[in-house]
Amino acid sequence: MFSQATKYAIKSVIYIWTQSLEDRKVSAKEIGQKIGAPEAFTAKILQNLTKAKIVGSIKGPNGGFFADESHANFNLKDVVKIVDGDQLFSGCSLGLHKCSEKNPCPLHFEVVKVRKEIDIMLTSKSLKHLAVEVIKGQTQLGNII
Amino acid sequence: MFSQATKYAIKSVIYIWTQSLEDRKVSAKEIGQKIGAPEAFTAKILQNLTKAKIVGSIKGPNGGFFADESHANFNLKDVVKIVDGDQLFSGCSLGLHKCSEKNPCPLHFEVVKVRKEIDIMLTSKSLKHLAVEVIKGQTQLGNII
DNA sequence: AACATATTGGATAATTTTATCCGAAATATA
DNA sequence: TATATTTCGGATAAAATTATCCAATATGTT
Repeated sequence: MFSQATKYAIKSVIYIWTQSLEDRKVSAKEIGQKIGAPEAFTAKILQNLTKAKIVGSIKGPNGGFFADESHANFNLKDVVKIVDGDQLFSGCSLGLHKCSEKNPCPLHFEVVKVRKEIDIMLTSKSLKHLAVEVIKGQTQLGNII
Repeated sequence: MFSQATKYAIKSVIYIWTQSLEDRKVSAKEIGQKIGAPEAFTAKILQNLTKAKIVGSIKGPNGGFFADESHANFNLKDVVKIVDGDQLFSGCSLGLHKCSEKNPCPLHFEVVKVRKEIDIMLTSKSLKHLAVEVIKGQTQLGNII
């Protein structure tokens, strides 16, 4: 369902939020270690998330990645879109160029329902809320925290 | 959601069924052309589907791929599993090894709902039924038929 | 028997995704 | 100012996916 890069991105962003809620900035290195992802690859993904302003970053000592109220309007769907584009959310799931309500592919109407659930999954909770659940120990990102 | 190979596989199988319902066997070449997929790559995918007995094949002149009542118990979920494995249906969507009801990842419970819809999408109609819809012009596989 | 058609299987190539490396830029601290 | 830390950006490498090619096998037809 998600590319490897997107999996890392989702875990990274939630981890960044958990730490930002405790007023800590985190390095790409730390993030990679905590979520079990290769550090350099994680850094590349974080570059894109930063460029898209989904998280913030500061260079230098005591720098790192963080999230605050200025990033509170983004959700996991935005993260997925930044990393993987929006094939998951739009376009024909079988790759037909001319697929529409009037000229549907065999999966067209069923895919609508699947996508509705995917949307709910990725938009119903804020990134901050997801981080709070991790902090509370209700969910986990690895073998972390 | 689906790999390119799976997209081709789904379209191939449904196309084979449409032709088998008219008592025609079809070559890998014809399938590739009709569904807009590279012929050699399609042939490779068809090899796997044949090995899994999702469709039948006969070599030589007037040979080709076909489906009959002996293949009627398979559905699109089987096709997806043969080509892509079952990552879409099981395992943690974020790749966590220790993800469970008791120790869930942030998406665990939402993913259950998404997968329920994916299951419905891929199992509720038989391959034959999907082919009939194409034959009736209610759905399409390309710019075909 | 010879020939043409079609799948099968293996090897190879191209492309995309995943991953690594390194130097440059920014910045806090001593 | 010098140094250490950290992101940024580009180049490169490795692995997986997608795609192509060709020879071998099977089989129907002439």
